[in-house]
Amino acid sequence: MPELPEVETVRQGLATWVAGRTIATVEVHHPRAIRRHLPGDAHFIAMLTGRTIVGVSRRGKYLWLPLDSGDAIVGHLGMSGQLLMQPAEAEDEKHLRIRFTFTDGGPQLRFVDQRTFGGLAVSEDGAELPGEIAHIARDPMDPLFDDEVFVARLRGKHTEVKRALLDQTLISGVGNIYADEALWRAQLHGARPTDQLTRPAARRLLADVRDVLGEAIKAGGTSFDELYVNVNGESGYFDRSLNAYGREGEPCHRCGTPIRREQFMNRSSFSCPRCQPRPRPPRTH
DNA sequence: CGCGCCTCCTGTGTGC
DNA sequence: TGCACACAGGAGGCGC
Repeated sequence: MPELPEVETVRQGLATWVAGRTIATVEVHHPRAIRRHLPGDAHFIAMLTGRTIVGVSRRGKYLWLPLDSGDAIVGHLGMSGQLLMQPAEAEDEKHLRIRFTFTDGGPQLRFVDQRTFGGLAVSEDGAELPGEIAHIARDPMDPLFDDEVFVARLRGKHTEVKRALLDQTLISGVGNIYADEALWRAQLHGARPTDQLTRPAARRLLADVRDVLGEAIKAGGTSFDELYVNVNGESGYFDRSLNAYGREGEPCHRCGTPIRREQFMNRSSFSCPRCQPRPRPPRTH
């Protein structure tokens, strides 16, 4: 499941393989893959054909590829999206959604997506940050991320801390896996109320988020269910470093207590019952 | 307006 | 053996 480290790994691969290349043809194989591009597939194709990709940027889990026209391709991998570099002769993937060929005749760029939660669109607003993702907060690897603003906003919310970590308008790039990993490091249960976190606890949690994301980037991301691979089809290996996610019943790497699994926000959450005790239920009068 | 639930989607695994 | 269903979850939309 692509979160920030996986998307950053893809960004680095794209920067190597498509920056500076000129698009020759575009094929849209599934309308849902461009559902965020409201003018439709003919317009999508027309806006991109003949354009040169000048770079590859990322905020949180979003990617965008600025073009020489001033437009940009904005993309999200969703649950299962992959951006793959493939030689022209490679057989079409079962879930191939969009294909780009280039004027240099080199490797194609293919958007492959089994569950079709991801997609691409052309942003025409010409802004440095595409308007489509202006509502997404900076991610904690962004040099301009403001730690103290985050701490204040987190503590000002009336919600649970895991919900806050998954709120992309508060801090972007964190999904279910890295939220559980950061909470394990911070020894906090995801249901802890954000307005009860002390300032130092919030700062420590942010440091843990940043640490786990940084370590995962170095490992090339987490390929937990094989739906995530880099642009060359290779898996990341951070799954070997997971302390909580997917480890139900296995011993906590800190205290040995079996990791528990709970339903939370209709998703699975993994935590250590001893290191991350549930908060006391709110007092009722 | 803040918060939280629902929905989209398909392949895999499990239980009857 | 075959069918039904749970599960995986990012993010937009919507109801309260």
